[in-house]
Amino acid sequence: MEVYDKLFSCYGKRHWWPADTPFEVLIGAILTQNTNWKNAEKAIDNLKKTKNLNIEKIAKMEEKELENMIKPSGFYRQKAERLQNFCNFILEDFGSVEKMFRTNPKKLRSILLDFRGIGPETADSILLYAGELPFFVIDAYTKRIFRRIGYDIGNNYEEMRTFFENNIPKDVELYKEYHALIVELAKVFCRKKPLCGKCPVKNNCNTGKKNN
DNA sequence: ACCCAGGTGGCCC
DNA sequence: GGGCCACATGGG
Repeated sequence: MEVYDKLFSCYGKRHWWPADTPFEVLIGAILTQNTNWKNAEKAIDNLKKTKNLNIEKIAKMEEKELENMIKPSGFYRQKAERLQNFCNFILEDFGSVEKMFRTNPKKLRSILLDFRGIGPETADSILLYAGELPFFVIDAYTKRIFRRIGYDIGNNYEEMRTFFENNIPKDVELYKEYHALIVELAKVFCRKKPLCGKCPVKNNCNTGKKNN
């Protein structure tokens, strides 16, 4: 929480995951995988402009058409296929996104993880930002930053997630904000924006080397 | 001409 | 369990 307080006083509320609906979060979560959010956003805008940002539309449209719309997000072939499979899966097994989130959270998490194209980070992003469920999202930045500060947060995803969930209050809004602040801090480092004096990490810029 | 981005899955040892 | 690799576009 000490780190959170510093980050919050530095960067304030992040207004993260801009999306009009939970469904838009699900789509964005897959489109932004290993992709700059700007590019994922272009793909979402294409879907919006053509009135295709809708679970039935995406489930039923021609795969090639979907591929073309989401091209800016990269990995567009596998993402198109996974998006369509996921939409069909939700419709068939739950009926709607809303009904899907009525499933027991832990059960739902394991269902999401079993799905091809949804790994731990995407699953938790969906659960947290679309489902309003308290699962802490871990990404590469979280790992790098907290190791650098000197925390032993664990080695694999599950260890790191439970580290955070055991050490901060179980609160959805806090989880959302904390993850967003971590990403903001990482951007400050990697993109050489001015560093806030209260920042918890004061070393030199990490210019993008992985596994730090 | 690189390097990276709000990862994941497959294959190898 | 980790260490590589493919997947693909757009920005710096």
